[in-house]
Amino acid sequence: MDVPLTAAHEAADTPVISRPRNPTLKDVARLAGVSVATASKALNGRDNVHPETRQRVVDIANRISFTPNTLAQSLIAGQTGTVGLLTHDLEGRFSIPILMGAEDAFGSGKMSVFLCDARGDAIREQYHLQALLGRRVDGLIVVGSRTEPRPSLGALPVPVVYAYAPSDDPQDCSLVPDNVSAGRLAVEHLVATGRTRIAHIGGDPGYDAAVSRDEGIRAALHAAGLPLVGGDTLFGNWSEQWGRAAAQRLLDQEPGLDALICGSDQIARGALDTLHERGIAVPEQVAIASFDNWEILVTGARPQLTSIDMSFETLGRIAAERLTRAIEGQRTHGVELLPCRLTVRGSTVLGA
Amino acid sequence: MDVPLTAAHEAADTPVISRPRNPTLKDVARLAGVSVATASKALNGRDNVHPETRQRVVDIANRISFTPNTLAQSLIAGQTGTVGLLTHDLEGRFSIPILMGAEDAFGSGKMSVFLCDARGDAIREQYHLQALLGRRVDGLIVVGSRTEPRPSLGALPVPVVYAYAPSDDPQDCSLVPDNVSAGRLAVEHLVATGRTRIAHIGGDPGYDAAVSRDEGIRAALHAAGLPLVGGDTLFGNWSEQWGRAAAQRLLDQEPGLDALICGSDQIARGALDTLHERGIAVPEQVAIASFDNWEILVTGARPQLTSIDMSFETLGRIAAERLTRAIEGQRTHGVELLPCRLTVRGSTVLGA
DNA sequence: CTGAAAGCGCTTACAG
DNA sequence: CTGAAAGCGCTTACAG
Repeated sequence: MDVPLTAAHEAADTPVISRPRNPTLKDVARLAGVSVATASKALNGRDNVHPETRQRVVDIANRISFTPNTLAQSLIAGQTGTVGLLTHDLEGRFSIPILMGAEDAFGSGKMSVFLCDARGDAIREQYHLQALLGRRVDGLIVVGSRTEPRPSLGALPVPVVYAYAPSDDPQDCSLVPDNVSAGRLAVEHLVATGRTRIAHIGGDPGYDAAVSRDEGIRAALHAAGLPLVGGDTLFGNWSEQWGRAAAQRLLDQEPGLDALICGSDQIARGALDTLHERGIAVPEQVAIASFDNWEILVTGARPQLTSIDMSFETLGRIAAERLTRAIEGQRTHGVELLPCRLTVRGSTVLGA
Repeated sequence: MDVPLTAAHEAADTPVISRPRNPTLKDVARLAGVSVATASKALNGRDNVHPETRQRVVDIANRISFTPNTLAQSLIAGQTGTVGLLTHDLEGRFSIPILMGAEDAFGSGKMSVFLCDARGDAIREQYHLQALLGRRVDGLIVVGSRTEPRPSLGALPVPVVYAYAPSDDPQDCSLVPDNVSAGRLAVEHLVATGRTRIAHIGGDPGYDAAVSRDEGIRAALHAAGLPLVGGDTLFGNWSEQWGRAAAQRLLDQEPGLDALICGSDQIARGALDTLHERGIAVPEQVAIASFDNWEILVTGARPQLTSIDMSFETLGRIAAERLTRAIEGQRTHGVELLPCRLTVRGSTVLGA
């Protein structure tokens, strides 16, 4: 490091220097010798300002680093150019990509997105909601941590888009990844790569995501005229431990299986461990596909895992689009299901 | 799901309903039959308001769901009660816990923290900085993605605390996890649990974190009168792949080692794989300790990994404290090193 | 105890 | 082309 790593010390000897206040338009006007009205017009590119005057004002503004006080502008405009992203995602795994997608959709220079974390807690949600509303955000994106419906925030003075977890009020606008079609996607990929003896290790059956994925898997197998190997889906939880245990049971009962769909990447990591222990080659003997496409888990595996991405960035992008339209007065309502994306890697296709 | 999962449809038939504007203090005053001045005082608990008048105003305000426009209040107060958390953390792994710690320290009811993601990009950082400054945040916490010094944002109209990545200007206030002492911690734990043949698989040597951890490890081994097994630390990158490869090399060369310190949890996961493959019992024959304590990696491992937590929540909490003091005029400067926390699990202590 | 006035920092008709 | 005035929604001395 280039910086001396001294213990921090307070500048006790330094008197408290009153921080210089931000320069105001009045300061600019005074220094440029014009009225604040003219200064405002000059800075905002309005017509009917003499070029020389404008230049003078702009120069002064730059010289004193004038930054217009957005609060005052918002007060007048009745809009703040701000959107709140209220999330319940404790890990940031959903909210950061959703935030990115939303920012990209809003485009720079226009809308700013600010993230607040309510930590799955209704009290905190209410608190942040008030803070955001009091600061007059133009709209809200509410991100849940599960795909089951959550209580609607009700009628609010600004539009709301629910992402990942839909609102329980069909009048609200909700965006949810389509887990059923995600399940279908997994099967179709395995079938397309020649697998016929496919089993499913499910996640926590208390989650809609686990059940919906299973539903899609069964539907696609049925459509392909293939059985679900093992008969019933084994449900458990989302852990590697469960993946290991379930894979052991399955392999004991169904030695002929040639593909495993795992309810999450964590489960797939566990299952992979079991296959390695038994000396079963992946993907040559058994292929593995899973859901979530969680970078850290998927790329560290050997072989890397084929996984179905929930497309959080797209979710964020579309949420921003819906919100923009709603702010403009064009509301959308109902639950919109968003397609997921298959990401092929070595666990299903040799050398991929 | 209880909600009908229809494709979203636009309310094309519904006319664009102009959203009712937020009620203002003027509305409250009018309905209560008082002046806005009195309404303001009544609502803000000021003295010299007749109890009956106050009650009437409060009732009206509640009835029409009056929420004071914070923009106007902030304009007057010159403070917004808002802090910006400007992060470069692409995964949210640092920023979410830091955000939580900061929120906890600020306490509810006072300061709100809004997170913006600059994605490691100086242009975006500048953009968000302007957005935040324009909205007159009272202070900033800037979170980097690496522990090497980063360019200072320079003199800003509000105080800044740099977290995780320190500023290169010693006049700024920076908070960084103490990776040297983290390395020491790992060794001391292993020594305390009876290990004497300790090796280190380092992360990416281009990272200060990798080098500092190594430094602490060497210092502590030296202090304990023990050698670093393998002679030189093997540096590579942060991946599981590297952990597997390095562990293979180490075991070939140093069959007598009884403990492995891995530069990250990912590396540890890889090393663990190699130990399993060779039938080496963990922790009975070889113990493994690592850094980061990344939940998903650490608890999924078998056995679970002893790891050193960078204490992001504490980092956030202290950043908030420093920022609060700075906002009050008591600035702190220099780089402050924050202790990390050992979390013991089964990879070093049987049955832990 | 109550209210008219001034003002926070800005913008926008409206006169000149 | 320029500036005085009114106003966004609120608060705070200051008269009454």
